[in-house]
Amino acid sequence: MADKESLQFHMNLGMLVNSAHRAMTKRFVQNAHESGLDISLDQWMVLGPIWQRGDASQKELGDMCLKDKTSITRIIHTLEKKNLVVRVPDQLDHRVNRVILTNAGKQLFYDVLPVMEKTREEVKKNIPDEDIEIFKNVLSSIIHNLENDKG
Amino acid sequence: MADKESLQFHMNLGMLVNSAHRAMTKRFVQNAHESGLDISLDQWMVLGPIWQRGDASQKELGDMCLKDKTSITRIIHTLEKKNLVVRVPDQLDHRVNRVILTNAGKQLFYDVLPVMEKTREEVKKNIPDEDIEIFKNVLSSIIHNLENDKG
DNA sequence: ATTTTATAGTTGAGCCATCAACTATAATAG
DNA sequence: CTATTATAGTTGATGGCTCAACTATAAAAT
Repeated sequence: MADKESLQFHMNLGMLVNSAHRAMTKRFVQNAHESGLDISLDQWMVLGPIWQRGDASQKELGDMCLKDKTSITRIIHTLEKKNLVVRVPDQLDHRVNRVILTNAGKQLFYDVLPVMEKTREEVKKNIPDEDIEIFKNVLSSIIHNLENDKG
Repeated sequence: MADKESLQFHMNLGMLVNSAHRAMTKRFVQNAHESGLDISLDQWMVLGPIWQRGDASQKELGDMCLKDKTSITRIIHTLEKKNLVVRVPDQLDHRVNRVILTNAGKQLFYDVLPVMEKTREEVKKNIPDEDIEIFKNVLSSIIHNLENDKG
């Protein structure tokens, strides 16, 4: 609509990406909250891989979620405070923590699944699949263009 | 390339958007740093509209940068600490601050312009213009889809 | 004119990202 | 075997976002 065009008119790429990302995050948290669930998007993103694998080291979680080890340390910390997760020192390699879900963590994971699905649908509403494909390709290209972090 | 495809394969939309945004932000700051300039992307985003208008209220800055008034308060605060900007109470409406650039602020603005331009080029490298257009349309649609914040 | 409501901005708390410095352990080189 | 180097994780500092609660002022309602 006119709204979207005027929006786009005075916004550069970065601002658009930023706004879209913030809107998506916000909507997820809102939807979770409406379902009586208290979890951030980042916390949820970490739960997934743990659930999938049964356990995961913090390093593995960082790789899968594309997060810094510092961020993982702190997210795991708050997940642990919420009793959703526990850290178990690895018996073979004493440097690593294996992170596993508590029962509450598993329950929350299952409860959040439909919230995630609902949010995805809201995000993609009325956007043709072909456009979504191009959209993802452009995102991948941008990431690829900026890949070598040291310039 | 195979890289991009495998990347895309195991990343959902949100993660892609998040990664792209972080990569863009990081590259901007790196490029600025390489030019001897110490500024964050958000600080820069606020400087632009002030420069454009000569001055701006914090409310106006928030609207133009799509930022919460809270964020603006704090960004202006750090810009003020860096002597790039000053707050001047509005004479007519005592609720508002007019924010204006110092000479250092203007200088920094001019110095950062080419850095921004370089970053934009790096981001868009090898991406067809038509795809960028679709990309922006999809972003606008997503923002539009999630617009009514209260669900 | 007084009360009510709306607006501009601030502050505190909680969460996350990035950078740099650090500890502890493992792997590798000599 | 010992010295070096690499890896996993932690901590502190700084910057930003969001929510909620708050102050001060302006505008509207009565």
